[in-house]
Amino acid sequence: MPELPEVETTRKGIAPRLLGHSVERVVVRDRRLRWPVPAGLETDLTGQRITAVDRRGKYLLLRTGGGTAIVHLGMSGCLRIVRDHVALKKHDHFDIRLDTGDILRFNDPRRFGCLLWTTDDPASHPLLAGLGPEPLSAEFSGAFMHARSRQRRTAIKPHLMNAGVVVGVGNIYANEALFRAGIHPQRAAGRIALGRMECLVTAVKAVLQESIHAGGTTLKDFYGSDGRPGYFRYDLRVYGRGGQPCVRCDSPIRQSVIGQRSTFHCPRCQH
DNA sequence: AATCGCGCCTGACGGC
DNA sequence: TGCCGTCAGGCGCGAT
Repeated sequence: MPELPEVETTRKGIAPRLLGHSVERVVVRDRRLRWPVPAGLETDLTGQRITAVDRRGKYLLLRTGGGTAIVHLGMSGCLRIVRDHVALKKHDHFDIRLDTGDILRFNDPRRFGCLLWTTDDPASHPLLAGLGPEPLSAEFSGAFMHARSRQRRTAIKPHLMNAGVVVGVGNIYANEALFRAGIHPQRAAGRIALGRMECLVTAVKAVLQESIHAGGTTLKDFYGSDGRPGYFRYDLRVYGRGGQPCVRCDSPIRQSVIGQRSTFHCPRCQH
């Protein structure tokens, strides 16, 4: 599933094949994504030259002279560069074909992803306007998180996963970062001191950084002839380890549900 | 204003 | 074997 590191890996993988090239044809086979693919998108995008491939949170932005395509991979989405001869698979919902013959092909079984078009500055698009800072930017600091958490009684875990606070921290990373920081996922966000918040921010950055590094193996698949999806692997310390011994203290990892999301923590290491 | 919970959707998996 | 229920999860949105 695409977490921020995989979206970033996707961006890095597709950017060199798209940059500076023009869209020759757009084929949408199923418009029923998270939001319907706009009716005029094919017309809007065709003929445009791609000037930048950016990422904002988990959104990918294909910028052109005439507007920007906004792509989200949802939970099960995947973008790959293919050529003509590559047979269509189930759930291949759209193709963006370039004048080089490369085809950017989107596959998404659950259709939680999206493909939208805007002629305005995408930063002011309703989906992007309210987003918090990038987790790997300097703006995302302990002081920032501390300030953003005062008076908040929400549990720190959903707070950390709130894209309005900081983007790109999904369920897996929230669990892992909280474990590394020794913070109980249920702790009220407003009751975490600055020092511990700094520790948490450091942990978030470390986990994401390590994941992006590991995601480099995923990059290979964009150029692989077999087109294998390639699964993102990461050394998870608590996620999915309910009942198993804590890597630090051997206590059984506890599994619970916070904000409708499965949560894992060590009752002895996290407070 | 903050917070909660729903719903979108398919595939994997377990139980019978 | 096959059917069915359950779970997973990003994230906007409506309700409280």
